[in-house]
Amino acid sequence: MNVHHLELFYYVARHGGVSAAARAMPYGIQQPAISAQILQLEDSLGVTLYQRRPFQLTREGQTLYDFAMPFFNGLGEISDRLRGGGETRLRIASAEIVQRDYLPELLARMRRRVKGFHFTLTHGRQQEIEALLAAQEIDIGLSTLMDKTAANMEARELLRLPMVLLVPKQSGVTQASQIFEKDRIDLPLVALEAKDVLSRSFQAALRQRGVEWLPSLEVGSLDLVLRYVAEGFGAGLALRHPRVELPAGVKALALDDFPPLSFGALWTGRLSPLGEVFLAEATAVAGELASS
DNA sequence: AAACCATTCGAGAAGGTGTA
DNA sequence: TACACCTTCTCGAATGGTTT
Repeated sequence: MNVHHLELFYYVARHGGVSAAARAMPYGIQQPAISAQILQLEDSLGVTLYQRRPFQLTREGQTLYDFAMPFFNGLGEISDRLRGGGETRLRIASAEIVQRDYLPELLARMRRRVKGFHFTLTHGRQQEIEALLAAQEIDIGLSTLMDKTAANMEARELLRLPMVLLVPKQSGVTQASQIFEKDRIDLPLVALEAKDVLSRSFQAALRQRGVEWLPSLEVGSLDLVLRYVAEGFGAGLALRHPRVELPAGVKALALDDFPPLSFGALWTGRLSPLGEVFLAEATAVAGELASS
């Protein structure tokens, strides 16, 4: 086994096949050569590394991939650092609400602070972000911190946002408790999908109160929750955001004693200097949001 | 049936290494 | 330094299996 074998295997495993790997290789190598090298590698190890058609890593292949992947994933970063320019590229993943309400300002601040700042941005929930961090495919994640984090995960809470119920102003409801006190709630609930952490936290809090109120309308974003409430389709589960103005016909009812949603940064190992700057700016933006 | 994919083979080129 | 040898590559062609 040599490093070249490993590199080819890494690309094959990452892209799910020899042909796909040949197309994705950063230098010119043809598919027959990759195929032959992988066979040599398997021959030298005396094990099969992946099943062909459909592609699937064997247990041994997964072990080897887990070993090789952090090294090859980190090559881009180390070459940037060795070139002396300092790293200016950060790989970020974040939850939808963070992307909407928080990231634009944070990224603008990063651009002002770090000359030549570049970033990649992917979307994901907490569990997905933790998986991306474990695979070293991102440098830092911004998400809710409601689920238990993995043992090797670093987390810093940045912000807590209270849940609110959005209702049409003319609905006559002035307090959320008026809704929950009823034996049977006939007001339709507009919420994110059931597996979303906001919906899960809300439903858990309802259960504690012995209240059953399942969503009639599941929508894909908090913007849509607001939209459907504004159109009079029911009450919407949302988060109080200090800087987001509600439309004229909608008001927010406080959900006293419901747990706020905790948001924060996730990373593994030691943050790079650029990651530290990003975390510091994220903390600053969160602080300003919380006090506004 | 057609398209696609993995593998194999042969010819030839390029580059590294060892030796006279 | 020149040469032989080895390794690894590309390219083209073919085969056989799988998927659409």
